[in-house]
Amino acid sequence: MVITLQLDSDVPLYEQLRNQIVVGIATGVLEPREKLPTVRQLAEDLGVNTMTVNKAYALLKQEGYIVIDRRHGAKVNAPSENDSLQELSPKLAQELELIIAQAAIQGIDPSRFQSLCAPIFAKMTYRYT
Amino acid sequence: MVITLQLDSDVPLYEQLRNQIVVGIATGVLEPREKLPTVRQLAEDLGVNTMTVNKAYALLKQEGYIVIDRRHGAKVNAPSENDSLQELSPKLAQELELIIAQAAIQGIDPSRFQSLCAPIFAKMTYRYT
DNA sequence: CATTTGTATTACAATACATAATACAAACAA
DNA sequence: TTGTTTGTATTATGTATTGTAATACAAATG
Repeated sequence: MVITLQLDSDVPLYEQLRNQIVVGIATGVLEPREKLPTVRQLAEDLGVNTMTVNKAYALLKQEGYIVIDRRHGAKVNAPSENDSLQELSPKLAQELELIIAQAAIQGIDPSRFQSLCAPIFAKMTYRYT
Repeated sequence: MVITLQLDSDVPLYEQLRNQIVVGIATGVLEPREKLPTVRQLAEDLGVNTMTVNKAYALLKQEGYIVIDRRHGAKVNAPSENDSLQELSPKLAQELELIIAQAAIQGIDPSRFQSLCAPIFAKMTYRYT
């Protein structure tokens, strides 16, 4: 998986890394039960510190996106149907509200917004088994 | 307009303030050409420093959401039809992709996502003249 | 001219970010 | 067992961001 970090961004490196892995999981670039690189390996590849990668992994683990074995390293979490919560978390809902507000001010109406979301959704191949 | 700041949030105060004003404009709580409080007044009301409010105003001005006269203070920018760009900025598009990715992993499909967006859009009364 | 507006400057404290160098605990292989 | 690899914890250091504080400045208005 290709990961590109912007050093001059206002988004912290560990957060950029976390975000790209989440998108990778959703788009299927990273498959369930797929093994992620070790923190040391990924840190070396990206040219960042070990603890920066570790911080991203710890975040993903806390959010349930990956599972971690001491020896086997980090793996993408396999989805289960029962945790299919059809609601957005308050944080996500607030972020979505802010995006829609900005879109509305730009004159984008609901149907236009939907047509902007459609191709994004089309990329998300993540499916429940 | 009611503004509530969370001091223990990871989002900076000036960014929380900026976000709530944007939502206020989109929802019509703040109307076009409406005068915003002065930086000193709003800072006092919120219990924060003058420069924190100023930072939010400067950001909103740079983004085109408000206009600022030296004497008259800050006002909500009136919309014009010609700047109705039907595309999202790269930054917004990336944020939207991240939200959709997380929604997809939670098992939310496009139609469900649309039904989550609908009530949010319904609150946005911002219209072009 | 005097007042009010946003803005700039400087200093300071607290926190967050990222790196660096180690070291530790758990899990597995030989 | 012994050794290796894994994520993790610790400590230290430097830098950047955030927020406050006090003050001053420039522009617009009455």
